[in-house]
Amino acid sequence: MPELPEVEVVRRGLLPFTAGAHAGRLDVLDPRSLRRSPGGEESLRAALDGRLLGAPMRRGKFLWIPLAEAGEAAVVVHLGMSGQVRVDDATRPDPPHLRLRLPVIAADGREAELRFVDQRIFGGWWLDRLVTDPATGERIPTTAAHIALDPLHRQFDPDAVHDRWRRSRTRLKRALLDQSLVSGIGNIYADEALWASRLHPERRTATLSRAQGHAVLTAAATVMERALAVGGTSFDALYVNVDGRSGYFARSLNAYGRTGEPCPRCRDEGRDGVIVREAFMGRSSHRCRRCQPRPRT
DNA sequence: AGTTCCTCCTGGTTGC
DNA sequence: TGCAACCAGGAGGAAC
Repeated sequence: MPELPEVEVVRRGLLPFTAGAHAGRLDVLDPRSLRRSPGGEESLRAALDGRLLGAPMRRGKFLWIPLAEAGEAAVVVHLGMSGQVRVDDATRPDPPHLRLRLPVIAADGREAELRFVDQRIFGGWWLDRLVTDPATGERIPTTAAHIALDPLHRQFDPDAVHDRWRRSRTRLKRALLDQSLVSGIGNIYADEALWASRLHPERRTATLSRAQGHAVLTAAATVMERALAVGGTSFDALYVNVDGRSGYFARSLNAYGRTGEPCPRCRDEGRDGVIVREAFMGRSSHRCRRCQPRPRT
């Protein structure tokens, strides 16, 4: 499932094929991938055709490609649950679940196709307008303007997040997944950050000390940086980079997807903690029963 | 106004 | 064996 590290891997892969590249005619194989694009297929195609593209940008899980000759516009690319952007030679056969195809001529003259593949169609592309984010001065699409800074952003401020947590009545895992409080974290890295900081997903955020708030946010940043360094987390063919290759971080996960296995930390320290899986807000949560005990209510 | 729930989707897995 | 129900979850918007 694409979260911040996986989206960043895609952004880096796209860079040589968008920055200074020219777009061709967009081919829409499934209009549901343009559900969020105002004006639909026609508007997006008109905005892209023949246009000079800029360097792809990212905040949290949102990725966008600025349209260089119109400093006000960008194409937002969201991978949703199962989205991929592949850079392929046009002669290669269409992969399954291909939804969108955009021919490009890169700045160095190479020709390629950007192929949006999305099995579950939770992701999509849409045309958006760029506005200035008052907090950072950055240009950002209107549909991402409400998204908080992510833990890998230069100006990310854990104290500000902790302050908001202190004033909220919500629980920690929900707060980690709320993209308007801190962005980029999904179910996998939330469980990993909670495990690393020994905190229970249902802990009330208002009861967290500043040190605990820092611990879980630092853990999120660390685990996402480590995942990024090895190409992200792939469980199956649902997440791959622009060349179609999987990331290697799944083998480094300590809690997510490890139901019934010994907790690695407990095992190292001679205890017998086991990873359990529990439903929480309609999602599965994985934690060590021993070192992430349920808080007293 | 803050918080929770539902919906959008497909394909692999589970259960009868 | 076959088919239905269930599960995975990012994010927006409805509902409370």
